[in-house]
Parts: sequence; structure tokens; C-alpha cells
Amino acid sequence: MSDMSTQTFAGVSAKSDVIDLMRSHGITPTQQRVEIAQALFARPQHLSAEQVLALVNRERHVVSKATIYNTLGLFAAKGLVREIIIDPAKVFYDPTTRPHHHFYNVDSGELMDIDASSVALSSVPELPAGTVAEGVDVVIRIRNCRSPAE
Amino acid sequence: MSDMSTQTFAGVSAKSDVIDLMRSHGITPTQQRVEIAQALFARPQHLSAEQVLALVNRERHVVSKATIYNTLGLFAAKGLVREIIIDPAKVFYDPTTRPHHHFYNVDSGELMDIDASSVALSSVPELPAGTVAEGVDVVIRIRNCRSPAE
DNA sequence: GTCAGTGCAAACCCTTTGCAGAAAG
DNA sequence: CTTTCTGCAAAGGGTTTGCACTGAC
Repeated sequence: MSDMSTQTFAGVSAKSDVIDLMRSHGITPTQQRVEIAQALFARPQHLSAEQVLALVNRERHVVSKATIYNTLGLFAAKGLVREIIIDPAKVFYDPTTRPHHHFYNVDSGELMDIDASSVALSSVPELPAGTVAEGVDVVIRIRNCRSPAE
Repeated sequence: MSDMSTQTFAGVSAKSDVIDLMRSHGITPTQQRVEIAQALFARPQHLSAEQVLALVNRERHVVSKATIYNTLGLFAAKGLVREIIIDPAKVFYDPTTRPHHHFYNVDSGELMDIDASSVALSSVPELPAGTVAEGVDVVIRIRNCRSPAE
């Protein structure tokens, strides 16, 4: 299990795997960072900083809050994880960096992946002068049927 | 200038216009709310709560911070404006409720409208059971050329 | 007169920061 | 040994809340 230098997911959870992943992204694999990476990459999911903190320290105190934020910010900057900004109250971190989109259930706050291949954008408008596209995020906001909305 | 009961923008800024708009959305048009609505609907734009506060109180103190937040939340809940959650630090309020999308310049934080017609989604995946779509947000993240990124 | 709306300030909560101690190479 | 990382606690900043006052009808 290896060769996932830039794209993620195939089941990255062994310690050596996340260490390889971090090294390939230019991140020094310290003990705390490995713990955090293992929690994130255990499976495709969307975790807030608070949730990562709880996961990592489930059994015993391993990582402090400051380190959680520092590390998640570092992972995002280095492209190891993706920041999902959908909930005004907190940022979610997504270990799946392969292009994909999201369903967002506004009732429950639940976030689900949508494979990029099933949301083809047929036309993209010209970009403002002097800029280059960095990525496209598509969020389909959904609601439970018969929701007490409006 | 009238007949904009549910969709916005054609140049809504006269006091009577915003009052009609609010009434048609079931919002009692108080003095402060009218001031806030006039600031928002003066033109298509994306304003944070802080910016609305500054705009409304530019000449003299008219509205308090609490009322800004209460009113913007009310407007969003009633569908008068749209909340744009792109910047983890703050929410933007968009007076244009007609379907449309956004360019987001990650360098400058600038937000620009994209007409919905120029971003056709060719296929939308099936929704999770028991849910209905409420809307689709497309955000094209852009960056200045030769940006010192990564 | 009654109910809804507003203002002020304090509370909240997620996130960031400063700095001393610990770990990586 | 030097540099980078971590932890603690305190600060920061946008947003929310509690409660008394004011305004809408």
C-alpha cells in the first residue's frame, strides 16, 4: 500500500502510510502529526477541529488543542487535506483531496461526498483578468422532505 | 418600479421599494430594517455584518450591532438575502437571490457574481433518500497569477 | 395597551497567538 | 546542538444572548 503521493484514499491508515504521505508533502512527521493524520485518514469523512481533538485524545491525552489547529492548518496548506467551509460556525477537514463535491444537509449539518464525475460543469465563464482557477467547489444544499422550513 | 415579490434586483433602493419587498416576505418594516435593507439593496454586492453596520451608521448612529445581526439573520431566513459562507472568518450577505454563483479570489478575499446561465451543471447525482434539493452553490476559487502560493 | 423590535454589554465559541519547554535530525 | 514543534493559557474576533427600553399597530 503506497504510491499515493498527491492524491488520497485507497485506505490510508497504517502509521507508515501516513508518514509516507506526510513526507511526500514536505511535512515533518512528528508523533502528534502522525496521530492526527491517522485519525483523519482512517476513512473518508468530514471532521471539525474539535472532532479531531476528541478522536485523537479518546484514550489518553495525546495532542493539545493548539497543536490540532496548527497541524490541520499545515495539512491544508500543504494540500494533504481540504478545508470545507460550509458551516459558519466551524471549518471541516476532508481527507479526500481527489476532486469531488458535497451534499450539505442544512437540517442536520451532515456533509456527504459527491464524486466529481457525476457533476460535470458544462461551461465555465471566463475568469477575471490576471487570475487563474484554483478549484471549483459545488455544494448541493439539501433538506429533509417535509422539513419545517421557511 | 415594483413587482419583485420573490426575486431581487432591478434596482431596489427607494424606501418604498424595500418596504414592499419586506412586506412581501412577511417582514415588518421597521425604521432600522429599512435602513439596513436600503444599504444592502443599493446595488449587487457582498457585505459582511460589520460592513453593513458601517454603511448604515456612516453619517450618524442609526442601528446597533445586535440589530444588524438580528436583521440580517431574519432577512436570510425569510429569503430576502442569501448568506454566503466562503470565508471562515465571517458570513457575507448577498442581496441577489436570483440563482447565481461566485468567483472567490483566495488572495484578496474578493467575491464576484457569476450568472447562473454561464455555469450549466450537466448532471446532478441522485439525492440521498428523504431529502429534497434546496439549491446549488458553485464557487470557483481563483488566485492571482504568479501568486506566491504553496 | 400589547406584542414585537431594538440597544447595550456581557457572554460565547471557534480559532489564533506568545512564549517556555520538549522533540527531531 | 540547533531548529522546529508542542502545550498551556490567554487573547482575539465574529456572532449570540439577556434584559430593559422603545416603537409598531
